[in-house]
Amino acid sequence: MDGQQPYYNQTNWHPNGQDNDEMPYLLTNSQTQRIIENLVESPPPFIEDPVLTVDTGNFMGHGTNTYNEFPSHQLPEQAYHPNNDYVIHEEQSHIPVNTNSSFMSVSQIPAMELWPGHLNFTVEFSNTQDRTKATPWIFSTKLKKLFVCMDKACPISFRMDNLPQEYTKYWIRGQMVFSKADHFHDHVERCPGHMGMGSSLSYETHVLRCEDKTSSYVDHSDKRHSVVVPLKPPAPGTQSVSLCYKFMCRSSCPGGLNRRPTKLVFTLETLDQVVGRYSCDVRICSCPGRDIRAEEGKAEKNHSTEQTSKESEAPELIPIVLPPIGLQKGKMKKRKATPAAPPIPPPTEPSEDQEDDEGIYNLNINIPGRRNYLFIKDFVTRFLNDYGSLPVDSNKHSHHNDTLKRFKKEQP
Amino acid sequence: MDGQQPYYNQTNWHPNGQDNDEMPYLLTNSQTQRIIENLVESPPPFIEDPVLTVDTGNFMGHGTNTYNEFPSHQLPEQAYHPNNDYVIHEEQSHIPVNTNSSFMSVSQIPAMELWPGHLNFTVEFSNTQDRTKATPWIFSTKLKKLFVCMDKACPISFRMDNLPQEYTKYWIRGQMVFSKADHFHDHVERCPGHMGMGSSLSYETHVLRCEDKTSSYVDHSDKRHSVVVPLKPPAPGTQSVSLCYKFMCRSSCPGGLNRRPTKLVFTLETLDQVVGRYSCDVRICSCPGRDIRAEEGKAEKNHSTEQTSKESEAPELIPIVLPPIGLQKGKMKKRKATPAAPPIPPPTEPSEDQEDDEGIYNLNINIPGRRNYLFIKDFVTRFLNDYGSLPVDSNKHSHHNDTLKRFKKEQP
DNA sequence: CAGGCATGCCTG
DNA sequence: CAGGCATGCCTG
Ligand SMILES: [Zn+2]
Ligand SMILES: [Zn+2]
Repeated sequence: MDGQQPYYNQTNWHPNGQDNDEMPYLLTNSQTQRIIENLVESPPPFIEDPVLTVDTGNFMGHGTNTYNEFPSHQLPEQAYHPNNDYVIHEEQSHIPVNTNSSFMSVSQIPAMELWPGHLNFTVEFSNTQDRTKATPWIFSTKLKKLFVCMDKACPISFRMDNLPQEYTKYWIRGQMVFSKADHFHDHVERCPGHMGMGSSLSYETHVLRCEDKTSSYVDHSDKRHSVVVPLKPPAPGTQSVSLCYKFMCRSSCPGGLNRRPTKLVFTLETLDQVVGRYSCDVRICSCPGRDIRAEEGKAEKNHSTEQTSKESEAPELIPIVLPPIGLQKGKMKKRKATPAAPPIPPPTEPSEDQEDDEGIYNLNINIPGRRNYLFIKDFVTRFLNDYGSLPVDSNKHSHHNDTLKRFKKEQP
Repeated sequence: MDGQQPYYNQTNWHPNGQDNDEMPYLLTNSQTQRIIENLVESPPPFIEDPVLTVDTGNFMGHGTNTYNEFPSHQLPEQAYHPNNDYVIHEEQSHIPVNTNSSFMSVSQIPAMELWPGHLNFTVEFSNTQDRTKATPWIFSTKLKKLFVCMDKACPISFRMDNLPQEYTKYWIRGQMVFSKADHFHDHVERCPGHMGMGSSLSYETHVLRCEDKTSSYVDHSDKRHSVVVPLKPPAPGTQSVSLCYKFMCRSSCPGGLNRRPTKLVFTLETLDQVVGRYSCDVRICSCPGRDIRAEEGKAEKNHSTEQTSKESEAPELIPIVLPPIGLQKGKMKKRKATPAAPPIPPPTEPSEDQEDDEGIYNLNINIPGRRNYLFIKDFVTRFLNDYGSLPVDSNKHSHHNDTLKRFKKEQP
């Protein structure tokens, strides 16, 4: 894994604490306990969003109503700042990333868990795409990840087992979210290069577009961007609705997504609540065919060394945002390469220390009791699996092992 | 040379005629003759710019005076549109390149030839830079090319053998120009990502900056961007003045330079004329050390197969812009790979047909008479050497052979 | 800072 | 469209 180029270090986020004094965080026992308590307060499986403040009035963007985003699990305020140590670099050679700083402190993190709900809301991508290098889009079931060219129509099917009578009271919201905790709070918007190309559409800043004429764009200044399409009756004899979406920036766009991995989140919503949710990873690139092959190939390689992480992708797991809890003086030691590391023991093996991919946190947890230890361990594993610093090529099936591998160190 | 990725096809310029019907140009005999006539009208060696309309009033940018750029050799109007077949792609996935279209039809091409003039104006880069991969800047004497990081100060010495008494009446203008004919008419400006980062400097759009406090920026809406610094008395005992310059975009910046090679042009000017000129290639990149090694290495390889093109870099050669002169119906055939081509015969070898690097032109010249043939051939060679489709890695010493290699085809 | 990946895009 | 370069930037 040495020498590879992960995602988004070229942002205004402070990459690894080398330019100033902020240091890796340490969890104290009581802080760890707080996290556990929060976790216990919202246990799996499906958690109905505790605060359903979703749009009770107007879902058509650009209105004046206040509009609340997807509610999030109510983690402590801190939880919304997983990376408080960011620093705005003034180095002008870096195109600044859309950090939406004005909103950062109030924005909530949209929920991303898969949740079909009572209408059994599911999303499907056609499997028939060829895997040529530059196929316009292709979906990896294995990775649960969409690979798509910028600005190419990508048909997506939405299925509901028990389609409600009143279609008009339902709509589908599409939204993109950065999938790593450090960037949850950044809104996904187009890069400066692709914006302001003059077309002055009202939704010019939106990465995700729906080709459907009835779609409308939500982007009140303090809100995440999303596209909303009123539900239509499905084609006769079917229970699904198909819509074409487009992505108007690449994952690599400098100053925009900036190589930061993203998720695509669809929610089925009605006037007063979210009734179903789907999410998957998206990569918007120039060669979906090449890249899916590469990522699946790497995933397979990782996969062959582990078998036990299946649970970590169960839909009933809730997303957790780990708050930063302390500062430690001293530079973080660089991760040593573990070249050609042999099969890593499953997560039940204790005494792994863990260091995140970007080198910001140094989690050094002292846990009293083996049960506690195992619980925390599972928590951390799941957290990292959902939001951790996983390499672009990782997939749900291989995350676990990979995660452990990446965190090997420093535990006595 | 197959598979390599040259410069700037991802522009709004139409790359190779595949999306619409414009076709490669053919020179007719009479058209060829016109070129020759033009060439003869402005014979080498040093040509004082025939129309010296340079700033007779105010060199401080942002004034209201009309300000004429560097004069150019007076080629036919057409000559200023070497690539009339451009098409603005509306495909939004391509960040539009600054084509300065409003100005394109009136802009003149700045002269770029080396011309010390009677004051023996020369420019020097320190040789002491280390060649580490990311050295902030380094100059290749061999390639006559500056490799420099974005936004790093690069000290440049200007030397005049007979420094005039009245410094205040002289100034040094720095300017960047695209070095390939297809892009002469584009002004070199910053990319959208690097512009509008809020600093709202009046010279925010300028790629080339001079750190000297007395510098001023010229960018009247219809003019090329340049930095002007009043000449100062040289340090006692010396005859040179040192100034620090910075480059605020990379050569690779999407929507900006966009991988198009550029030249850096300095002119010593006085109130009513240009009295000296220097130019070299510039590459603004992230790893000057790596890239200089790569380019010199490749140059050396090419160099080893030819010896006769030395003349083509003599300073007394004037730059020539070849106008597009006709359309031919039918798709251009793709160049066949000439893998591991053995040493190419020197340019005196006749019967080479030539096809340009970007596949736009098909020069198919029928020339009556061997002398004419040789003359044209030399002309073409020199032209290509100065402005032709040479690969990034080519250098003055290796252009010739490389050029011929790249044009091998289609001649019966 | 050197090695080397990531990823757009050029070539045939 | 596949091969493969070019080039920013991540890693140790
Ligand atoms: Zn973009
Ligand atoms: Zn730029």
